Amino acid sequence: MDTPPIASISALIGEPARALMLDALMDGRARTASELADRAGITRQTASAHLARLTDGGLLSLERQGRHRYFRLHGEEVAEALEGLMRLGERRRGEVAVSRPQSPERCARSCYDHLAGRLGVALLDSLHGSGYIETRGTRLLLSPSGERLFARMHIDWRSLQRRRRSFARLCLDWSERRHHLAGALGAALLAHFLEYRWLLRSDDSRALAPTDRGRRNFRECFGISV
Amino acid sequence: MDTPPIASISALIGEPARALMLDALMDGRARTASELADRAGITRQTASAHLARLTDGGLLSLERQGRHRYFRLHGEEVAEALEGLMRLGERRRGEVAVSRPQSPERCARSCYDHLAGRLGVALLDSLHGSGYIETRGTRLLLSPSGERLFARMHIDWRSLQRRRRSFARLCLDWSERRHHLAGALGAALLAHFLEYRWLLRSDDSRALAPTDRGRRNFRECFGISV
DNA sequence: CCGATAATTCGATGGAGAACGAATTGTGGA
DNA sequence: TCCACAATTCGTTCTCCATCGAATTATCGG
Repeated sequence: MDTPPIASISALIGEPARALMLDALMDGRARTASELADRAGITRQTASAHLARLTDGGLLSLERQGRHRYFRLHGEEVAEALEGLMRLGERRRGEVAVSRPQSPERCARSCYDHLAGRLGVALLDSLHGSGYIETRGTRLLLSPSGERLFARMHIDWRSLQRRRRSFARLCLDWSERRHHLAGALGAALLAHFLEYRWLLRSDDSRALAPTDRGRRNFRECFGISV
Repeated sequence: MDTPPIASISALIGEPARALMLDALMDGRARTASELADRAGITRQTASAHLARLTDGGLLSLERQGRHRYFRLHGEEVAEALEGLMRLGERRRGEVAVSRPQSPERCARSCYDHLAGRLGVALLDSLHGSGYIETRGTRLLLSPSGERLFARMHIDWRSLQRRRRSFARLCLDWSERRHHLAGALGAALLAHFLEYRWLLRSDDSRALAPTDRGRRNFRECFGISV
């Protein structure tokens, strides 16, 4: 009886130290082997073996930069699969004990390279409600007013549409169990929020903290009170 | 360093025998412990231990019926998480070798309790293209013509809408990498296709074989040539 | 109540792999 | 050229758990 693909992949994720490293990479940023070793609470030589296996298994991609080796999740699909597992974990926790409804990660966090959490869900709702974005078939499209909105935000939506990556997709949120915006457009929006300091990253978690400017702008532009 | 939830869940899935049993349950049907043991190629006592762990971990639900114990996937979310892992496995295979593009599972299969594969994707496209179904926000809605269509098919869409379960959702197909129709409406459609013998289940795989009547009806009703 | 079958528990065995110390390779800066 | 630091390789130890045989419990049909 041969081992099915989901088994070998799950076995990779199913080791606590490796899971901690993957979790640390869920924000889409690249991290060095040493940093990931510290995150997982193991020595560097052990981490090295784990990272080799994860890379070999297609879950991580590797970028060499001088004497550093930067690891990141290998594509959106990896992040999506991990999200699916997180939903299961969250559900299980919800059955057993009272979940902490107000953690900073639930409020706003990065999911791979786009915005998730209550803010991410509210943003997609707002884009829909204001008619900036429409769903045609299974794809998301910009309306003319949406095109103007993104042009005002200096987001070059035309070039995003030309990419091979899907322009705008729905991603299911593990904490909210509703969709938020993913794809190239979702990534561009998060990049914008970070660049213009609407949101600040945290070094040690995926949580995103809104600044005062962010609060003001989210309310004015999208009618969202953070 | 405590083990994160995704690690314990993935460790459950990551054991070859358990993965084979989960895979056997991916069609949404319930199976006995003995049958799952045979599927996985292990003895019954070993399978019993595995099934206990899977149930304990919230991946399977158990239904006692006489001296049989029927196991099934515990909810849609489990099937979705497994699909996410399958997408990763499929991607990896695609990188390495030529995939077999014409397997019966790719043509049509059950995904938990709804229709997937090329036929599932084509069906959703057709429903959209003919204006039977519309996407409003992140939800799928029936148009008036869609309501008439389902009434003709003796599918009681009103009662489906009253359920707690989401009425109609998009589910990402691991082989086609596009969406098909899930949720209560997707389940009702598959049930209809099976009841009226448009499709036949296979006992040992998730593949669904179209009958002659099915081929004719899919062409006439939805313009799909199987 | 009795045999037959489903499924479980228990105990023993074996193998896979996670962990670390020590030594080695590779890269950048002074 | 030499040192500092990132990262890996190697060898060893040790823990976990999948597996099966044997015995046990549970349920059905008579």
